[in-house]
Amino acid sequence: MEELKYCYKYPHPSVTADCVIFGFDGMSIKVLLVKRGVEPFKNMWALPGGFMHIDETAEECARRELQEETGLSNVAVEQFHTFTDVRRDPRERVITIAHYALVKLSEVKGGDDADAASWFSQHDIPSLAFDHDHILRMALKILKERICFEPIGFELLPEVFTMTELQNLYEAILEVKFDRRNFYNKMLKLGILTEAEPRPEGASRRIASKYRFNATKYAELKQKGFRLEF
Amino acid sequence: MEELKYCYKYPHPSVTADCVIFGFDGMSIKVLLVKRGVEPFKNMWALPGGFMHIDETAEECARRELQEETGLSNVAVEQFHTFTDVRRDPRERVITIAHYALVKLSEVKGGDDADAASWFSQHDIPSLAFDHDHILRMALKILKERICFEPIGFELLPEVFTMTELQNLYEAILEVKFDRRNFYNKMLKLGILTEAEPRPEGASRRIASKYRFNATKYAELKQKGFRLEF
DNA sequence: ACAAAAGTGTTAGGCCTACACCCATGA
DNA sequence: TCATGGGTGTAGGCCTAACACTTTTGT
Repeated sequence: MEELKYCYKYPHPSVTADCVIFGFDGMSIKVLLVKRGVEPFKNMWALPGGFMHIDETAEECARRELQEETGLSNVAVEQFHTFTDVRRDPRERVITIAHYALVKLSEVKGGDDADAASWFSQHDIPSLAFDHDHILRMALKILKERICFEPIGFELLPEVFTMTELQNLYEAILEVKFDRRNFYNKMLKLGILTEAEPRPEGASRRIASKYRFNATKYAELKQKGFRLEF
Repeated sequence: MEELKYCYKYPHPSVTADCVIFGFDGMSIKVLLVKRGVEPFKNMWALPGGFMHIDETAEECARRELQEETGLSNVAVEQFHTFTDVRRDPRERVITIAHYALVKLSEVKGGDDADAASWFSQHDIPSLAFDHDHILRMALKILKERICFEPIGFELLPEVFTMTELQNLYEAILEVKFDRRNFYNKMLKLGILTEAEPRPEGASRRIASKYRFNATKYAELKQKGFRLEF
């Protein structure tokens, strides 16, 4: 049946790429999961991902599998850790190169055309196949770390957003609360936001101002070093 | 000759683990390299590393290869990136899980008993086998980032060190210069240093005070959040 | 009328930076 | 005696954190 035509002097592990895809619905962080259709762990939820082809990089693999399993295409994934526990897959030795990406939920509504793909709230994740809980936990930790130093948060928001939405995003990821006034001031002073529209003249104060992320100014800042801990 | 007894339905890549081992000699950052004894790239310098066994994790592999090739044992390595370019090895498809570690040169003098292993200054690295230049560059970038937020620098220094040595280390890694007084104040205010000896009474002011890293205080600080960017 | 969201400014304390002089020693 | 390395303090500016009231609107 199975033709075993690829032979080696020493045993080789299989290599997979998995994806932790984050979204934000205005209140909480979401993760995209797929329901497994085959054994092992059939019918359990898992991270999108699969076996790497011999002629593709891990990143290409992650993007391909993501597209195949969830319909999401054109997503900039980035690897964050490789999991190599010897028994992490019950079938055979498999190591997985885990990736993460941030997507704008507003732009992918309905984009997940695999019936078996859906978004779960960060605090409402079912038990996952393989060691995917572990992978997800590490992805969340990485996300927390990164968002403090790079404005990756904007990739989770629509093009145009209110300050409150931005604050909710930071609070959801970091699991802390900020003073609203201080958050406004800090963000505006950073200089990486521009007002989306000049705010209609007679506008009521109830309508929140809209901002968009200014990538140009961010690039300038980053160029000359930002301010890190030393 | 070669018995090809491990067969698979699909082609499998080989997996290796490589190590970027950093040291510090008081003035500059050093990297431990080995001279390759076999093709490909025979006689070129390379990062220590080698093929992962089917029953060991990547970290175990990295440590084993490091020990075999350089005599260094008991080193806490940490993975930082997995390199998966399709043609990074001319023989066959090989992905490598790259690790880094910081060691105290003072404790490994002569520990590298492989004749072909030696330390190179960061700014005096020969051209390396495979894509090891690339790997090394990324390791240096990671080192720069990490040292700003975790006191990993102490792993490069002897148990007991002077403030000037510590400053030299930070300056060597970050490639900047600090004001000496400000560096003193900042380090002392951080509270993770303790004076090694109470400084002999009639001691001349020419003899520098010695400090050691206080892991306990650091753990406390880290517990309650340190101070990051938000 | 009441609850909920948005907008706004000040103050005090701490941290960062820049900067200069003295002492002891070894060459 | 000179060059080198070590030790020390202050003043100004900036950032941070804490804090309350008003307006508008939807219910």
